[in-house]
Amino acid sequence: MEDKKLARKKAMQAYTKKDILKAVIDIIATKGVQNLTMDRVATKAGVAKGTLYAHFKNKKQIFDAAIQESIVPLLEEFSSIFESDLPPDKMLENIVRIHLEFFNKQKKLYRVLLYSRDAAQDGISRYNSSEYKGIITKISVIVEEGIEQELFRPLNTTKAAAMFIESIIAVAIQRLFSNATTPIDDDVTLINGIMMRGIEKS
Amino acid sequence: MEDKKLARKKAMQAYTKKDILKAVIDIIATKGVQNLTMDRVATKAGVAKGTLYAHFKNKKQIFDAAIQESIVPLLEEFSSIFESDLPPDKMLENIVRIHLEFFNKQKKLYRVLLYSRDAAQDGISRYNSSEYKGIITKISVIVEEGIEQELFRPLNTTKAAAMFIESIIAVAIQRLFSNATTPIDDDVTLINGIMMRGIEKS
Amino acid sequence: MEDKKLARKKAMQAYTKKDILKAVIDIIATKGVQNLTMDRVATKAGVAKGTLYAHFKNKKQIFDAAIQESIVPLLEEFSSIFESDLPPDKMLENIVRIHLEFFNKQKKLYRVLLYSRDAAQDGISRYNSSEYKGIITKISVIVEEGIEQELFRPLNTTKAAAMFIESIIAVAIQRLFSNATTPIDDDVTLINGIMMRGIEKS
Amino acid sequence: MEDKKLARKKAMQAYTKKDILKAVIDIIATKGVQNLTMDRVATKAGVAKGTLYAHFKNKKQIFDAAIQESIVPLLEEFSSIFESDLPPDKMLENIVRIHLEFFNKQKKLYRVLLYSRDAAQDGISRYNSSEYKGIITKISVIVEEGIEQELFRPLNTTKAAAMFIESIIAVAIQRLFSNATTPIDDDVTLINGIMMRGIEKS
DNA sequence: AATGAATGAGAGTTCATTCAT
DNA sequence: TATGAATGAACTCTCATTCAT
Repeated sequence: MEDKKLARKKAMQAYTKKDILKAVIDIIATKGVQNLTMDRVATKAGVAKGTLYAHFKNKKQIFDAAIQESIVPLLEEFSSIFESDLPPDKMLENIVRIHLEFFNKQKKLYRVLLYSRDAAQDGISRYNSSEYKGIITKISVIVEEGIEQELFRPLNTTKAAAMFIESIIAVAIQRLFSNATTPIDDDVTLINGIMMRGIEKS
Repeated sequence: MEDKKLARKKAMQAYTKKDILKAVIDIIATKGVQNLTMDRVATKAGVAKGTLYAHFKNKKQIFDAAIQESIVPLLEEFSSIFESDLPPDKMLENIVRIHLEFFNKQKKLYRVLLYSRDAAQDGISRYNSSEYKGIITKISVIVEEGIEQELFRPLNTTKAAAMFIESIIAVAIQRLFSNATTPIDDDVTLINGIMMRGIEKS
Repeated sequence: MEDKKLARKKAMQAYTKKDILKAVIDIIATKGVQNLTMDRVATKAGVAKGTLYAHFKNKKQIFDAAIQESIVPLLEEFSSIFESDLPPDKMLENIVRIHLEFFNKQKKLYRVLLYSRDAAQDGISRYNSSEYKGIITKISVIVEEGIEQELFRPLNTTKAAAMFIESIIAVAIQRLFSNATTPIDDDVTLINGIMMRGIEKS
Repeated sequence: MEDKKLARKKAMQAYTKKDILKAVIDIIATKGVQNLTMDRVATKAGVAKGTLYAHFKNKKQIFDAAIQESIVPLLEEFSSIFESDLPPDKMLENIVRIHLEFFNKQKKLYRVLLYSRDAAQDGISRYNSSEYKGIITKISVIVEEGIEQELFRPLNTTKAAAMFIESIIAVAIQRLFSNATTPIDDDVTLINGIMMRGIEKS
């Protein structure tokens, strides 16, 4: 009996928390980071402003949690690629694809997510976010493997990995600006065409 | 006599203006764009807050002027390359170099300059800054010429140009994080090594 | 139980709101419209500056609400006269009386109310206030009826109505300056004596 | 020689002073009292801001002087009527006429002049301006004479004078709102028609 | 856990006034 | 007298955070 109550309570709480995070994402996507206010979050989430502080310590934590939440799917797909048995070049190709697809879906959120440029909320920035660094590291591992397997030529793997990620974002943003009717595969081919030739052992 | 007076006055005024802009740059570099307040600028510049408004219409204009000011040298070098008679591939190589050198000098400002990430102040962002677009366009013209001269293979020039620029920034930031003792030339070689092979006609 | 709580809460809020409006009226009466600042209002009302904005959107709204609040009684009395069955001349007589009584009570506020002179805050002024125009219109309707009933001679009803209202205010202000020990009825007689003869059919 | 120089200096000075006052009037008429700033005055007058303080102690003095300046013509005409040999009723009729004519010419300035409503600049208001009181007094003297000559019936002359003046302003403002194509004489007739019958001995 | 009124520091901006030249 | 850059107090408004209920 008590357990049931507690469980329901927890479920309720989880609900509210999700509502809040959803509201955050929604506001960022609609109005931009600079218009993310606690007032708006509370209203959109359908709770009182004070309630936000019952669930999160402060604005930064809400923000971080929301970002985290919306990045999880990408991170998971990313992990599954990384843990697969694909050869390095195929891994990279897939990474390009899931990124472009992700950006395509999350269009309006691109500013704010892990890879967001412009998300300058209290010094939050992708360059010192652990996710960013983590992904760079993972990609550099893939590149390293490629080098070991003599698929790629030797080069600074971290920097190459950074170039790789940023190239993807570059194209994603250009897609955004050109209103992106190009099939994703075309751009996957473009990026891979350049980056693969660029790093492959000739 | 009159001229001398006038000249001195103008110099004085220019001094204050420069002081203000210097203060802006300094604050952005030290504390980040989000902590750029008129109060701080005034204090740092050693003038009263009201004085800021004697020289600039509002915060945005101060910000823009400061950015402009520190970008001009890069833009100028960029133009001289663009207007030279170099073949496209050499042009691109030089563009990589001046960018890396620029970032090397302006280290702390990388966030804020033309290519600044994180400058999400009032929608200011490099993606819709005319400078950013202008440079992307110019590089895409270079790429196009390269294609015509059959140095490069045919591809979407705008997206390639964006990849090019972002790759440079990617490396610049990695240099920053790794405290950049690598000679610039090594990184020029790295970037060109990848991008040139990536786009050149095989 | 719940209702009680809610009721108390509402009462509390209404209290603060009233406090604010009272402070506004007080300041206007004491220091004049031009010295009505949010700081002063907050201090006088005994709340924080931010609280003002929790109850009103901006300064204009606070001002309007305060004016409205103190005008309502007059407007209501006015309406009851207008909707009565009195003949036009008696209506006008009563209008004179309630105005003078109103000014007598609100002495210090005369500057700011519906008929306030000097309320030149953000273009607020009685001449384009809808209340002023509304009352002029209603009085002109009364005059028109008087003309139809051949009590008054034909004349421009709007201008006559304006003269009527302003004459009342003129006397009210003279009462104010002379420290008004004259019985109100004397001044009602004075105004009516002039205006009625002035417009009546001879 | 010296005298000549001095004379020219004084003339110059008077020039600047006039320029400043003209600028003030111009700004008030164009932009309204609340937009009268020292900056604007200086710019419009073609002098430096500091110069304003060489000629006037502060803003209030500039304002007062400007008002004074533009009222002088009215005041003079008024005086010439008052000192004429006309019978009281004719005097009043003429006063109505010159007022309406004055308002007609100065349309946009009506807010700010002696009789201005809405001129709430630092407590400046017609009700305690000496001009306003002076005119009320003079008119009340005329009325008193009329009473003595048994043209008018006995009544409170000050209040009657105030009603008289305010009635004129009421009509002037209605003219303004209705875009005043009515001939002035019609409104002179209207006002006199009412006020004269109102006060005359029947 | 939930409320929401209240807080108060701090934002950008304006403008009458001063003062060294 | 004339200048105009500099001042700084005062303005309206925002918003993350607190706290009694």
